[in-house]
Amino acid sequence: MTLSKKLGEWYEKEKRDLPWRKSSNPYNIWLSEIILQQTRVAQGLNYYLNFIEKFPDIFSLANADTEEVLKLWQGLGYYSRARNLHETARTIAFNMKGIFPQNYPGLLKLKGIGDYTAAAIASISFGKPVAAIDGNVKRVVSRLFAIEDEVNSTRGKDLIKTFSYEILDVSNPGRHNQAMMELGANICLPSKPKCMECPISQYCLALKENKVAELPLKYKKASPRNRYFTYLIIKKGNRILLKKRDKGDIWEGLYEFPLIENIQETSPSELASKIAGFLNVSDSQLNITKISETVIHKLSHQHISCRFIHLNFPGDFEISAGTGIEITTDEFEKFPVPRLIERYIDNKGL
DNA sequence: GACACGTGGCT
DNA sequence: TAGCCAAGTGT
Repeated sequence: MTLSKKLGEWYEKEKRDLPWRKSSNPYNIWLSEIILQQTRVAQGLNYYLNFIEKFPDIFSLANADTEEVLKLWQGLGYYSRARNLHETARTIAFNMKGIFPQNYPGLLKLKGIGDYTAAAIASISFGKPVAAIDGNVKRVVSRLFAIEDEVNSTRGKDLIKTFSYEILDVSNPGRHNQAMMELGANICLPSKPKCMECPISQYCLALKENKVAELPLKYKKASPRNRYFTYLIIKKGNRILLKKRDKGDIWEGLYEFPLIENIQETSPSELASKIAGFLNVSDSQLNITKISETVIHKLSHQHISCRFIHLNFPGDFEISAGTGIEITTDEFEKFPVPRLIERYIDNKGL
């Protein structure tokens, strides 16, 4: 029996019952693939269900507001996925009559669909013989063939791709690709892989050479940089200020409170005069009601130390252009916000 | 081709 | 705990 046959039979028997596996409809597959990019099934599952419920097809998604899409995406991270999801929904709905491109190169042209996702949709929805190579597959293949090049090096990636196509089951590429990923997710784990339960262990060179624990090799990422945020929760009765984040930094398109960013940790007393300057009022006009403890928020590439400062609107202060928009506290929950802000408000209230 | 881009769970 | 990892893509 061949590797792909063993793998396929194992998959049929052991695969998890996941909602996007109930259909090969490209809309469902596409949506699930975008949600699951760099995201665990456990984390993305509810988002998928919420999206399918609110936007059951490409047209309902295309006709939504981007902000509505971002709100539903809130908390999932990598928000460009949501913006690109919406843009691509509109492209398909309005320029392609709601019909997905049915092959790899066609899919690859769409925003938010790269090598992996194009291959996943082409194989799962349309049966095209293309290898979908994600983090799981890289690990599985690097061990299967005992690849000594770093999997994030050019040569390593080349080898992974070559070997992936070598073992691709062209008679059922969709099943094969999902089986490879399922194996990586449940058996061929990063640490302490369950080689005893692996359906293709007999083909595994790393196991044979006792190298499973060392593979895959990988270059390390740079360590995150530190940032220091101070959010101003400026209240005027039941009204507060909110500001939309710009392009070119984290959380593009999400909302936040007016922000003062410092180069380094700054004490509350130093902050007071910065705030006064920011608001263009004198220190004595400031009516600070509360200063939060420092909240640490870790991103993959940034560590943010953040403080929230609550203050009442200085009496004669007028909002200058660019400071933000004024909303009522009731409206707050309708705006997409970063997890850092969502969590703080959930805990402390507005 | 290297780096930016979130969040949460696991070791 | 600090770092790694997760169904990657865009620039």
